[in-house]
Formats: sequence, structure tokens, C-alpha cells
Amino acid sequence: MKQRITLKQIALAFNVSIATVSKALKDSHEISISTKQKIQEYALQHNYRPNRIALSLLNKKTKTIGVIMPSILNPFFVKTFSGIEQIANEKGYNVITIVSHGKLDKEIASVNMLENGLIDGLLISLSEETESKQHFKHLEEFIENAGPIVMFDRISDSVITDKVIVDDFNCAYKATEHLIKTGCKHISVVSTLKNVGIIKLRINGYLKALEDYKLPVNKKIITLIKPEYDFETEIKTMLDYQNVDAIIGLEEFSAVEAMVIAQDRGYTIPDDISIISFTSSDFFKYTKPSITCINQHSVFMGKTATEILISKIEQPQDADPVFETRTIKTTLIERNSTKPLVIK
Amino acid sequence: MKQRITLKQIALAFNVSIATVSKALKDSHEISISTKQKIQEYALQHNYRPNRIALSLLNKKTKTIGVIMPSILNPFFVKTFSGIEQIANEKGYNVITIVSHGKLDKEIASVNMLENGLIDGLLISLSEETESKQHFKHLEEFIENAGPIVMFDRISDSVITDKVIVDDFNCAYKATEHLIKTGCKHISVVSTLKNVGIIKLRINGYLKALEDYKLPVNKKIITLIKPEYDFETEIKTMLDYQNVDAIIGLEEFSAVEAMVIAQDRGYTIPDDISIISFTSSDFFKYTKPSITCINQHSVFMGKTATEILISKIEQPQDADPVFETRTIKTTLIERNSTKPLVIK
DNA sequence: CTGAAAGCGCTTACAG
DNA sequence: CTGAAAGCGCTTACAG
Repeated sequence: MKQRITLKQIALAFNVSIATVSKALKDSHEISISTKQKIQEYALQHNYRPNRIALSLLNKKTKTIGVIMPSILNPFFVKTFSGIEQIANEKGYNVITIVSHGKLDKEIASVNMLENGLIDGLLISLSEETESKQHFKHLEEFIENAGPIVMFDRISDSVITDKVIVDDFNCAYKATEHLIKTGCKHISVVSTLKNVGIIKLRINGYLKALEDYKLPVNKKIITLIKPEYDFETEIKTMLDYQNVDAIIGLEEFSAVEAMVIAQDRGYTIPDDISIISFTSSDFFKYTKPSITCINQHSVFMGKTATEILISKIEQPQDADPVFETRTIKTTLIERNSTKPLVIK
Repeated sequence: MKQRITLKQIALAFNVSIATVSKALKDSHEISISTKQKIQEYALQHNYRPNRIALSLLNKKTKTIGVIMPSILNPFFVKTFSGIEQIANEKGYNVITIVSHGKLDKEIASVNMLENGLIDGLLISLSEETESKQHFKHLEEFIENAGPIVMFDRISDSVITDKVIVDDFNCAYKATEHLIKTGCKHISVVSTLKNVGIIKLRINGYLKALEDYKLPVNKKIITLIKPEYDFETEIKTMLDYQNVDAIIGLEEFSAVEAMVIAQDRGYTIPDDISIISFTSSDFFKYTKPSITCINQHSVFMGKTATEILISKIEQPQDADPVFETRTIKTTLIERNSTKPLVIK
């Protein structure tokens, strides 16, 4: 690999100053047409490209945003990322992605590492540990020193910034209500996440629906399974010892695994047990039966978060900081893992 | 947001030179302990972080790599990306990701855009259009001007650089052989991709297996469906007018869609029709029946490609360029969409 | 032990 | 019409 050509080299080639070359390549009216012509031609021939790093240093803008997510092997984050990438690209921004793997220290290290002029702003969805330990200093420092942050999905109310969320309370409510209206009375909630705000909201929505429809709460079928426990054992135990006629899976994995376990134990879906899943993937139309789900429109969430971030980056420095929290609507997609509506 | 603190400001605060501050923060033995102490403390308090852009300009290394892929909404690329991110992070590199959406012009624009000092090297999986039009000038230019490239999965033999691939010929051969040994004779191949090297290799592997086992080739059941055609119609037509007792899906979507369509038409899987899919996702264990597949170990592919790229980036400039092509082994995972082995 | 200088690649206000 | 100078934030070889 030979070195990239620079203004200096072009200047040398024509025995003019670097400033002249710079202006010529910008087609400045200050420079004579003949000079511009020969310089431009030479630059083209030699594949000149302005060094972006030098420009970043000059402008104090890198036209790059950062994205920190707990995982990338999860359809929700993949789709959100896809939305982020689309908008960033449209607006001429590059995207640097870091996965926190649910770990606070990884998240802190990543945020700190990006706090050095590399990016103009940050999109972040908090790691589980960050939420459970309620540690946000790294984020506040970033906002203080480096640039705007937009939080998406896994957010914290303690951090004052822009946020994009799903209406978790309401969509859990709707899912529960749907099951109730199809005749279910013993509705279980299953998740592999626990100390995460969105999970709490979903459970609250579920509880509210039970309350509104005057159904009793059975805490033993609210099954939040810690990573160190065996998912299959927990679900089997619940199915064997509790009365369950519906399961709401709070993420893809929980729903489909629970369904398979129930089927293995001889339950018919949806007649014996109905299933609803939160999801961002289209895959659930291919299971047998296909699974009814709450679609979170995660591509749109990614797009929205990125639009907000870039508008914050590009707004004048002295603008009043006004923060907003945008809520993305969800859709219930009825498929074959739930029974037809009976009430109303 | 207040401005990040710089060496200049620290220097000002203590009335010393910028050079002194720089050395003090590096704990240089040239600087007196007392000076170092006060400067280090001040820097810590004020959250000083060396500006990475300035360092990049100085060192001509950005510690950032680029990744260009045709898609991110595809389990294969998601998993590969996950492997890339892991290794890059371990080695202290950032990752900038761009999706080409299968378009040559998007790919060219992306490569050009990254050819300006922003990244130290590039990982790329070619877009469909790049392969079909056999246009590689942008890649050669990048290598010439900007840094090393490692191609993965969708590669081209015309570009002289490092490559990481799946043994597509052999694994298609193995899949076909497996079907033959379970008693299938009319084996169809279905794909939504066409002018892509890996697809051609897979088809060649398939044809070789038919030849070796002395089975006739029926070109009408090699179904490569262009995006402008309707997948469902094409599959239905094939099932209705051709004799088919097995389907090899060359990507996730093709396999699962074909299976669902066959089931809807009353075929039993695997008794009437067996299914094997190429895949990178675990999802196929949840379909009914679960789908036998060729696992491409894509996380490993991503890791391998990144290791090669970083070693190329970090090797001395004057090292002899030796290029390698690494082949990732695949595994056949038997599930319930294929019959038990009958021969041998 | 400390600092001035040159330089990474660029831009722009200013002088000539 | 062209160029010298200053500067973005940093490092390092060299001088004092």
C-alpha cells in the first residue's frame, strides 16, 4: 500500500502553496481557472481524498455516532440497529457499534472510550447490570463532556436526556386483555430478564389488566428466570404444579421455548394453553402454530432515535436543551397460538 | 455541554508548556514528581481524555476498522458481525458498519467514503450486484491507497487479498449426499439469490453429488427465484408439476418458506418431502418439524476474518504481502425434517 | 527538569 | 490571483 496523496504533495507537484491547492479543490472563485483545472485534474488522477481525520480535528465534528447495545444476537436490537444505520447513512454519518453484553463495566469502558472526540453523539440501550445497579455516572459525564445521548428501549428516568421507548405498560396490558377476551383466566408471564425497567413495566401492565378484569393474581406463574437457573426445569415445574391456560413471553426466546416445552408435555396450543410473545422478528409466523405477538416496530425505533440524535448534534450550540421522550406504538398481530375473541 | 478539557488548558492552569503536560500525563521520567503529581491530579479531576482524533492524525492509525455487508437483517451476517465486534473489541479496535443493501453503487460509495484515513482496514462481503457485474475497481483502489481488506463469504477470486470462506461446494455435496442416503431421489434446490459465487459453488456441489450417486439432474427443480418473481408461486408450480422428494434451501428464508408451502399443500415432512437448510440461526429447532441444517459457524467466520485483518494492519509496513484464503468447516445438524439414514 | 519547534493534513481570515 | 500564518490537539526529538 502506498501512502495516500495529500494536499502537500499536490502543492509540491505544481510548485504552489497548500492553501492554493485547498481552495482550487473547493473550486473557490479566488483561484484562476487554469490553476484550478490542472490541480483538479491531478487530484482526480491521483485519487485524492481529503483526510477525514484532519477535517474532524479542524471542525470538531466527526460525523460519526456511537451505538452501545446489550446484545446484537437478538432480533430486537438487530432491527433497531438496522434503522439506526439507515438514517445515519442518509444523513452522512458513520456508525460505531459496541456491544456491552449486559455488563456494566463493559458499558462504562465503552462510553469512556467514546468520550474522546471520536463521536458526535451516542445512542444507548442500557445493559441489565446498569439498570439493576442504577449506575449512570458514565452517561452523565458523557453528556457533560462529549455530546448528546439518546437512550432507546432500555432507558433510565434518572438520566436527563432524549429517550425513545416502547409503550411497554400498555402493550402488556393489551396482550393480557386479548388473552382474557379469548377466555383465558390463568395467564402466566415468562421472561429471562428481571431487573430491567421494561420488564417491570410489562408486568405492571399485565397486573393492571388482571385487576381491571377482576382476575386473581397468582405470583407463582409470574416466572422470571435468572440466567443461572435452568429455563426448561422452571417451565416444566410451573406447568406441572400450577394451573396455566396462557403464557405471555416477554422476549422471543421465552415464548417459543415455553411453547415447545408445553407441546412436549402434551398440551395443545392454543386450546389448552395460549401463547403471546413480544417480538421484533417475523419468524413466529413459521412456528407451528404460528405465534400471536406484540410487534415492537424496532426498525422505526432505531430510525426515530437516530433522527433525534442527529438533530441534537446539528442544532446550534446555544439552543435551549429541551428533552423529549418519544413512545413507539406497538401492534398486536393475531396468529394461531391464541383463540378467537369471545367477549365483545 | 461544555468543551472537553485539552492539554492546552491544563498547561495554562499551571503555567507550564503543553509538552510538559503531555509528558507528565504519560508519567515520563523527564518530569519532576511534584509537577507530575499536580498535573495528573488536575487531569483526573477534570476528566481529561486525550483526543483520539488528534492522535489518529499524528499516528496515521485510527484503531478503527470498517465492515461492509449486503444486509444486516440476515442471521448469517448478524452472527458474523457479532464475531467481528468481539475480536475488534478485544484488540482495541472500533468498528464502523455500513450496509450495502446488495447494491453496487452503495458499496462503491461506502468504500470510497472509508478511503480517507478513517479506518485502518476493511472487512467486506460483496453485494449481489458487485458479483454479478464483476466490478472490483473500488476494492483495488482501497487496497492501493488505504489499507488491507479481508473479504468474507461473498468474495471474488479477482481481488488479490485475504479471504475467509465457507466450504460451500463440499457442504452442498454433503447435504445432497445425506438426502440421497436417506432415500431421496428427486432433490430440489431453492434459493432467492442467483449471481452470487457461493450459490454457484453450492449448486456445483449438489450436482457433483448427484453425479457421484448416478442420479439424473432435473433442471426444473433447481429453482433460483429472482426478487421480482413471487416465491410462493414458483414453489407451488414446482411442487405441482415436478416430482420432488427433497428440498435444499440455500438460505434460511427459502427453506422455511418452502417447507410451509409444501405443508399447506398437504405434503408431510419428511416422509413426502425432506428439507435441509443452510443456516446460521438456531431458530430451526423451533419449527415443526425442526429443520436439519448445514451450520455455517458464522461467528467463527467473523472472528477469523477480523483476526486476519488486524494482524495485517499491525504487521510492519515492509513485510512481504502473503495472502491466504481460510475455509471454515461446516456441520450438518440432523433434525426432524429429514429421514433417518438408510444406506450404509 | 522544562520548553520551543516541527509536524500529522487540513481550512480560512488576512495580506500582498 | 496566490501564499504565509495560525490553528484544531496532540507527540517527540532536540535544546537549554
